[in-house]
Amino acid sequence: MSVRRVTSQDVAEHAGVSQSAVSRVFTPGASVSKKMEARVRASAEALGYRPNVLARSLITGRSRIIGLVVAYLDNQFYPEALERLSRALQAEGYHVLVFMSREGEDLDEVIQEILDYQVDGIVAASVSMSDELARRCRAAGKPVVLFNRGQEDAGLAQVTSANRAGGRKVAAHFVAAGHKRIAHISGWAGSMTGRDRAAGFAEGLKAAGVPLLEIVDGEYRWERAAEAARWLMAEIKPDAIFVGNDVMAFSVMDTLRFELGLRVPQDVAVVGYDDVAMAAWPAYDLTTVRQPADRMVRATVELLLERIETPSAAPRRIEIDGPLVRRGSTSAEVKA
Amino acid sequence: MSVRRVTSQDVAEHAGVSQSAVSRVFTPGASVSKKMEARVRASAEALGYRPNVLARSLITGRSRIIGLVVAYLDNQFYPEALERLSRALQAEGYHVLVFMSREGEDLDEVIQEILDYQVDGIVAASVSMSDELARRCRAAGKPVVLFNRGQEDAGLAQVTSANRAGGRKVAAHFVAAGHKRIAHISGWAGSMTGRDRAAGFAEGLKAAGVPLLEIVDGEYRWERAAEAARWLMAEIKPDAIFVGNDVMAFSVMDTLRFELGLRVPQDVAVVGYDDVAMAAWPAYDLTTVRQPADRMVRATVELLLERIETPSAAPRRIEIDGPLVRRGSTSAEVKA
DNA sequence: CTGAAAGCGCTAACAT
DNA sequence: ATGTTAGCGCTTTCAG
Repeated sequence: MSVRRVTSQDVAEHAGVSQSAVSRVFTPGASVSKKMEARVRASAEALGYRPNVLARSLITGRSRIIGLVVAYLDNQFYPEALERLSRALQAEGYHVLVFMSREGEDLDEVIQEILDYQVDGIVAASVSMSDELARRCRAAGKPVVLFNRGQEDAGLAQVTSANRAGGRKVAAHFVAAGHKRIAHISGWAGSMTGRDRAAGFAEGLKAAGVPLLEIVDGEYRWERAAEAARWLMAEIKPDAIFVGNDVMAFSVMDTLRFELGLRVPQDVAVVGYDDVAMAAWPAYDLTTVRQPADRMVRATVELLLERIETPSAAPRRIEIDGPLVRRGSTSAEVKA
Repeated sequence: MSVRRVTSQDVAEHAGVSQSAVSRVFTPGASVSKKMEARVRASAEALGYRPNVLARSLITGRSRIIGLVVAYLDNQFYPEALERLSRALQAEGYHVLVFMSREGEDLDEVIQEILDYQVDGIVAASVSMSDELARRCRAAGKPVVLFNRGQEDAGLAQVTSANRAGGRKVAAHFVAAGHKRIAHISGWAGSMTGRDRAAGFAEGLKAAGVPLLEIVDGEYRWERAAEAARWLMAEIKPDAIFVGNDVMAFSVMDTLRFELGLRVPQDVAVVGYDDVAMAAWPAYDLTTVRQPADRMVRATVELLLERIETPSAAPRRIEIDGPLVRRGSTSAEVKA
C-alpha cells in the first residue's frame, strides 16, 4: 500500500526519457512524437500516473476550480441549477468548489477563502456582494458572475431571468382572467430579483388600470409566506395572489386550502415564480413563470469562460426570458 | 489593476524580514516572536496578502479539499445533506469540490478526476463504488466515506441510517393500525438502502404474521413510483403502501388522490422514508421514517477527519437510527 | 527565534 | 522533437 504519489519523474525514469517529455505528453498542444507519446503513456499507465492538477496550477496560474457561493439549498431551484452548473463546468474541465454563506453573514471572509484556493472564477448565487468585495475580486483578476442575482453596479457580469417582464406576464394573466382584487407576496425586498418581479407586476397592473391592493414581503421564506397569506385573507381578501417564488407559493396554497378552507383557483388564484419540478406535481399544479435553469446556467458558463480567457473583456449582463406556464392554480376566466 | 498575486516574498520585502519568517507567521504552531508576528501581519494587511492554499498543499501534502461525488440533487435529502456537509467541513477548514456522476456512468473516470485534485478525502453519496475503485483510493491513501450508501465490502467507511430497523418500524406501524393488505414500492433494488428497507419491512410483517402482498421496484424515481401505484391499485388493491423514499411517496399520493380519486389515509395509507422538509407540508403531511441528515453528516465528517489524521485507522461503519414520524398519511386505526 | 537553502510536482522557456 | 534549466509560492529542514 504505497501512499506516495506517482510523479512525472517516476514515469520519466520508467520510460527512460526526460521529465519534461512526460509533461509534454500530458500537456494538450505540446509537440511530441508518436513514438514518445506511446512510450510515455505506456509507462504512465503501468505506474498509474496522473498529473497533479494543483502543482500544474501553480505554474500555469489556472486551477480549473470555480468557486460557487450559495446561501441556501432549500429552494429547489438552486440544487437544480447547481447540478447543471457542475455538469456543464465538468464538461469544460472545471470543477465547482462550494462555499455556503448565510445571507447577511460575513461574505467578505467567505470570498477571501475562495481566493485562497486560487479559483479561476466565482459564481455568486443568492448572495448580495458588496462593492468593496467586487473591487477586490477585480483587483485579484478573478471573474465574477452573479447568478440569478442583480446588482446596480454595472461592473459585474450577471445572469438573471427577465424578472420584470415575468412580473408583467403574471399581471396580464390576472387581468385577462378578470381578477379585480389582486395582491402580491413578494420575494425579499432586499434582493433585486424580488424587487424586479414586484415592479414588473405593479407596472403591468397599472397599465391595465387594475389596482394592486397590497404587497407583503415574503422574504423568500416558507413561514413568512404563510403568515402573509393569513394576513392578506383576513384584511384584504384578494381573489388572486402573485407569489415571488414557487416555494412560497406552495406555502400559500397549503395555507389557503388546509388552514383557511379556501379553494384554489376558484376562491383565490395563485401564481408562483421559478417553475421548479414540484410546480408540475398534481398536488400543486402551479401556474408559474419559468426560470430556464438550463439556459441560465449555459449563459453563466459562457460569461465565466469568456472572462477567464479574455480578462480584459467587459463584464456582460444576460437576461433570459421565460414563459408563463399556465396550470391549474389559475383559471382562464374568473367567475362573474 | 494589478493581477499579479501578492506573495510571501513581497510581504517579506515590505517588512524587511525573510520569506520564511512570513511563512511561519501564517503557519499555525510555528515559533515566532510577538514582534515579528506584529510586523509581518502589518505588512501582510497592507499588501492584502493571503497564503496560497494550493502552493501550500504542494508541500504539506494536504489540500484541505474534500471531493464529493453525487448522482442527483433532485431528491431533496441530498441538497439538505450537501448544505450541512459543506458547512460542517467549512467549520473544520475544509471545502467541498463537487463531482456529479450519473448512476451507471463511468465512475472510475470521475474518481480519477477527483484524485487529480489531490483531495484529502472523498465522500461518495448516492453512488455505488466498485471494489477496484475502492482499492485504488486506498492505494492513493485517500479516505473514502460512503454517505447513505451501503456496501458489502467491509473495507470502506460508511454512514447510513438504520434502514432495516426503519423498515421494521413501518411494518409495526401498519400492523398496529390493523392493515391487512400491504404492499411495498421499494427503493432501487440495486442499492443497499433500497434492499435493506425492503428487507426490514418484510421481516417486520413476517414476524407479525401479516403477508406482504407485493414488492415493486420504484428505482427511486418519481415516474416509476406513479406507475407502480397505478399497477398496485389495479392488481393488488392494497390498503397500505410503504414507499422507499419521500419523493416517491409524494408521487404515489398524487397518483392515488388526483388520478385514482382515492383518499389518503382512509382508502390507502402511505408511508415514506427520509423526512425531507416537504413531508411536513400540509399538502402531503406524510408519515415517514426520519433520516437524521444532521447526525449523519456529523458522523461522516468525524469518520473522514479521523481517517485523514490517522490513515492507519480501520474504516468504521456508523448506522444512525431515526424515528418513525407519524403524520396524516396514516391513521392510528384502520376502519373495521 | 530567525535566515538561508532545499525542494513539493509541475510547465515553459531555452537550448540542442 | 527532446533534454536542460529555471522557477510557480510555499513549508521545512538546517545553521546560527
